[in-house]
Amino acid sequence: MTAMDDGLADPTGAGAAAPTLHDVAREAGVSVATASRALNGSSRNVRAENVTRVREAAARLGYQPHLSAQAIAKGSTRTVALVVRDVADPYFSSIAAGVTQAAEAAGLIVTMAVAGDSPERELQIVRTLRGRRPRVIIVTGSRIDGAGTREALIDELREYRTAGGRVVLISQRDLPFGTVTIDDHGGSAALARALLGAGYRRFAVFHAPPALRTSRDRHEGFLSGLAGADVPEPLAVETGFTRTGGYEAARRLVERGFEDVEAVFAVNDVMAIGAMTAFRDAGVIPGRDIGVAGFDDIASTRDVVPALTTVAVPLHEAGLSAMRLALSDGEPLPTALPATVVLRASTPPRPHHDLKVMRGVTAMGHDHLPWTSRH
Amino acid sequence: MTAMDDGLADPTGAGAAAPTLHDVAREAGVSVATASRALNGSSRNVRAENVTRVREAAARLGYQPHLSAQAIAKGSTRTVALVVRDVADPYFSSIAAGVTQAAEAAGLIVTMAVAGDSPERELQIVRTLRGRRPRVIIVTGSRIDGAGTREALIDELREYRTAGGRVVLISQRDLPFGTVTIDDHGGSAALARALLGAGYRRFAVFHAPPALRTSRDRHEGFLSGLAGADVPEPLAVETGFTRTGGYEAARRLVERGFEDVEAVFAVNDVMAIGAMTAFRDAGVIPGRDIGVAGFDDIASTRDVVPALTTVAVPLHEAGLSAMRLALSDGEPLPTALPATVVLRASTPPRPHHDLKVMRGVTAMGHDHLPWTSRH
DNA sequence: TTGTAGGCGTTATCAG
DNA sequence: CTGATAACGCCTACAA
Repeated sequence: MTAMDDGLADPTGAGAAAPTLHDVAREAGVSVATASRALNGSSRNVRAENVTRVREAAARLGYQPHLSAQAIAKGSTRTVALVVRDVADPYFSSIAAGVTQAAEAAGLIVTMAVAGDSPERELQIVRTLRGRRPRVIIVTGSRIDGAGTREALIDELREYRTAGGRVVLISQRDLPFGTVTIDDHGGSAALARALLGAGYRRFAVFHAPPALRTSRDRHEGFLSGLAGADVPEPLAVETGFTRTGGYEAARRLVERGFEDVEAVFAVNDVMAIGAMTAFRDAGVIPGRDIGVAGFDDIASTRDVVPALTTVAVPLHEAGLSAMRLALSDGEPLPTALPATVVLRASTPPRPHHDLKVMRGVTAMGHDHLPWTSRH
Repeated sequence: MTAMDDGLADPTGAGAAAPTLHDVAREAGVSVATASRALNGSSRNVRAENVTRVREAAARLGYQPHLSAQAIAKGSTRTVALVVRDVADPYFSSIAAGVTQAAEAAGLIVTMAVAGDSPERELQIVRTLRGRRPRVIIVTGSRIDGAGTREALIDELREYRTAGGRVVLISQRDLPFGTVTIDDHGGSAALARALLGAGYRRFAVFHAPPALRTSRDRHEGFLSGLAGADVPEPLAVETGFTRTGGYEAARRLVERGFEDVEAVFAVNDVMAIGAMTAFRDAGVIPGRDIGVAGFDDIASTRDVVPALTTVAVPLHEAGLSAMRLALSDGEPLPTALPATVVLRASTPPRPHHDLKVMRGVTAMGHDHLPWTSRH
């Protein structure tokens, strides 16, 4: 018999097993049932002395209830599963913060999964998540048309719901589930009108591939806001949905020559901010030589120079609404969040144009002019 | 007998229960054991015909294995639990992205929990997390001295580790666990030397309450980098660890008068960026009227004007390292990540001073000068 | 108030 | 290769 066999060494390397309720019960000198009741159940019907005895035993052993076992025994969990495309993107992290806050208030724990750009991975993640039997699954991020996973995703979520789960989608309309949408179309249209009102006439739009629903909605919304005004067709520049995408698009625009463009609308703020930096790098001063506007109103819009004109969407609120929707009884009605135009210094007024649209365009460069989008 | 009783209606509102392995087995006409093997076990030893039969049955029923049940039966999970203070902070979301990437490569799923500013909540979260029996727990964020939860947290993590779990901390030294640290002290010292080299002599430091370890380390590091140089004691301004904190500190500094300050070191980038905006709002131009430097090198540093001088820390890499540490066998050695000074336009050289320190300070305003911190 | 026993969905062991 | 059956850790009637 060697030293390895005497029980002191731990050949498996796994360490001592975590103490179970049985251990606690034995340590406290009561039955498992009593221990269970004392720790997690309605401790009404257990003698006070035993309660403390059990609590002390649990503390002494460092006992933590095995949540999986509880989940199995009780048939339900207290978790919310959140699927995002990218944690590092302020758009998603703001939503996540809202979801987390609301979940916490409801005594639920949020677990977050990152899908990346791949719809296949998103589908796979939803599948896996389903296995954890969360109370709620929230999926955020634009649907991508033609990815071929749409039906499969719907099936997966539908089955989950049939089994008693709550599904809420953020920023994905047209799917048969509770939905929190952002008024991409209306917000962009309102922005277009506001820019017309500020004297801009000739635009470029930096957009992502139209398969990306959010990008397309914002692009189309912008065009529809221009409709009726006597302006040339905006120049459309397709690029990535990221800061780098915006940077590249701006670089290309400068190379091409931008004499026919007075202002750029980038379909999100990180693109717009990347574009501003690219313009600056090329010696083109945003706000003076060219107007720039974005969408989302992320925190950085106030720290760049000039401050970025954008469309504010209540991201944090979207997270809260999603949880509210998930927890509400009855058929969840789609919630639409308003988008608000915020004119800042990146699109100063151009008074040398005839203003035949809009009135009251005065305090440019100030925050929160009340151009709420319709709807 | 009413319509409510015929089984079509669902009085509980819970919907149909999720199909179990039993259902699949029955549907496929095999035993549960075979079904289990066909779906999740080593399917080597099950007839091909039965495998397809089971697979089809599972698909038909929309079956998803109950992960909690698997966890219980197998005695282990494939998840990594990550604790952060704030998802919306780019510092944490970069780390989270790194952790997620590495975990995914190892076939693990990351669940993220948000602790907020409260150490008590952090402790409570670690407790709850422990109940889920993850393979790994990663805790990020600066320790807060004097919070009183330190010992309790250590106990909790120690017990978790004893039960076979892996613990890794990011950015918290002096705790008896695997640790990935950022060289806060050395990076700040290197920054101080670089600024001296650029001709700056009189500084202010915007820092958070010293109980916040990260803030204190960076502050002290900066002072130690100044040691030996013939410069006045930097003005210390205490404020919040956030953008707003930086904004406020700058506002106060301007109010007080900043004739005796040539450059400000804010202990993180969001503070520095907030400060730049405050300066600008007060008519003080950063980079011209006053130098500004931060710490972390978050993405926005390149988009603000002037671009922000900072100390780059490989946040994404920190996440990767943490997972590597967690998955490695044997005693996990502390990993220290280097911090690199990056001089940009927010601290242009001041050639009118005597340069008695540093050489080679040439290409100011360019990225990635190789001022790696010692250590 | 307490203990006994059965069950939750899955895997693993051990005969067939 | 397959099928009973005993775990896994916990909860909860039911009975004492």
